[in-house]
Amino acid sequence: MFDSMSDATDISHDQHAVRRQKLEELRAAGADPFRAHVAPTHFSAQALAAYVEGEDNAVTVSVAGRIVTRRDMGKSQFVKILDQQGIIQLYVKKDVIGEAAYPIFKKLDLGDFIGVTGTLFRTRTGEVTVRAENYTLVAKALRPLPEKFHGLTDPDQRFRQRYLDLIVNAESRDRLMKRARIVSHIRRFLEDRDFLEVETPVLQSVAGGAAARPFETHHNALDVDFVLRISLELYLKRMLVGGYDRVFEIGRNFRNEGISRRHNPEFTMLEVYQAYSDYRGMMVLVKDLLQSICTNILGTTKIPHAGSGEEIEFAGDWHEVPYKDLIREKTDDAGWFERAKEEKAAKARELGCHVDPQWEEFEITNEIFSKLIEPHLIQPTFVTHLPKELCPLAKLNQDDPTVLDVFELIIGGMEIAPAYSEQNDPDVQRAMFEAQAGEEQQKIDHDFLTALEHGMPPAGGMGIGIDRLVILLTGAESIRDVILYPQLRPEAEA
RNA sequence: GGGUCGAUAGCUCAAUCGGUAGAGCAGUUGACUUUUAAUCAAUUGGUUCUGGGUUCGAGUCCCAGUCGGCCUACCA
Repeated sequence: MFDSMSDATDISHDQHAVRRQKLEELRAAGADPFRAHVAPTHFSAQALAAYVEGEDNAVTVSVAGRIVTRRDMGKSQFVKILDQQGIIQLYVKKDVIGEAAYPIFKKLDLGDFIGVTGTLFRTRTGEVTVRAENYTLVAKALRPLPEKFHGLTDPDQRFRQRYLDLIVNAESRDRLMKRARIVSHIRRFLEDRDFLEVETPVLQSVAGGAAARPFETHHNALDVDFVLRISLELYLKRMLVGGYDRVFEIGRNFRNEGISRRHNPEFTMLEVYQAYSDYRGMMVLVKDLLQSICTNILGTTKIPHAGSGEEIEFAGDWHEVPYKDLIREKTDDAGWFERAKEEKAAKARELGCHVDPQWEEFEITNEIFSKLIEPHLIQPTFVTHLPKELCPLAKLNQDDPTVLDVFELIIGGMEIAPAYSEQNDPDVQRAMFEAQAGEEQQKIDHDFLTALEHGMPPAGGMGIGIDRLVILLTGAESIRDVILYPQLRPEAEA
């Protein structure tokens, strides 16, 4: 009976429909917002920097971006637009922009992209602002933005629609941009030291260099199965054989394992190899690299660590301590490495570790390291000379052949960078592979062993998990916060 | 894989013991020519994740499923 009150064509509640209608009205008026062209002269931050203090309207700029807030006061309004460098405010006045253009401007929506030319001035409340002389709508947004104050908080939606997260959550925008800058800086740093960036295969017949479960795939034309690489190591070492003395790769690795706060199925590794260096040379390199990132990208060498409340100090010299010393100290047993397996297991349980009866002795010891020691190494610490069972690609120490010439750099309780004096004796390497492979001898990369037989110069090698490094340096809580599109289960059909 | 918590308007969140699903922002209409989460007036908008069940009555209780968070397991 109230039919006259409710118009069946009322779409005011449907923001998508309202925006589509506005788009059609624009087209009917002869304007295609998706074909317009503007030529911005400044990014937002550059425009703000171009303002000359005390000289309002002296500098003209053109800026472009997405409208993210609007305060409409009738015949004038303030809007803010977002671009790669941040946000800049525009002041749009009817009597400046024109009687004809102003009503159309008022119909723009949050989310639309516009280009604006105008002069810079400082508002009564002190914000440098563009006084718009003209504007162009360059792309219409047909869907509304998330809420302006609380942003987008649903983690599911933040990851699936990362672009929305980047638009409304400045923290995400900054963190992921910082990641890009860190990666870029690593390249520059290494290139300045004569390292060559190379690209090695992702599709491999044998997944070597680590002991993780690979993804499997198939090449149709060749009719062969491939695996996706789980590390970069073996192909980069082939480059040393080939005469490239300093090489690195920043690339994606793939491991078909569980997903957690610290694990994504695809993740980015840096691996660096330097001929005629060794693990001690890598210590200097990784310390210089991280300190350079701190100074040049983060602007500080002090990083807060959420887990411990401590402040991590990257400047100065870093702690260095042998693995065995840490174990002896934690177990309060100078003779730990001479103890029988049963004694080790009993002591480990006493310290609160879970001990699997199947474990080898080194696994019991390493459980103590990874559960009781590593999490408490907050300040940068080189843990050196790990037991020989832990890495089959490194050289044994000459004085103590039960340990390796390697280090593991621990910061904030996380493994940040392992480095080795690389094994280049083909016979020792083959023996290590055969021992490790056990029943699965087909997983040995014989082509790599052949390469070593051609001679590989002695070298230091080092790897950094870029995702975990960025977690550490940005104070992120999860690997999902530092990867643009972390892996999620596909959404169910609606 | 196991445990646990969660999913309500475009977004952020309420909803008492099982009893008429609400608010802010966004949207729509109107006022306002230096605002800062602008303000003021009016107003639209719901498959309460999906499917079953219990009940006179389910956002709320039960079962199953989907997706996600956290913990855990796997993980050089």
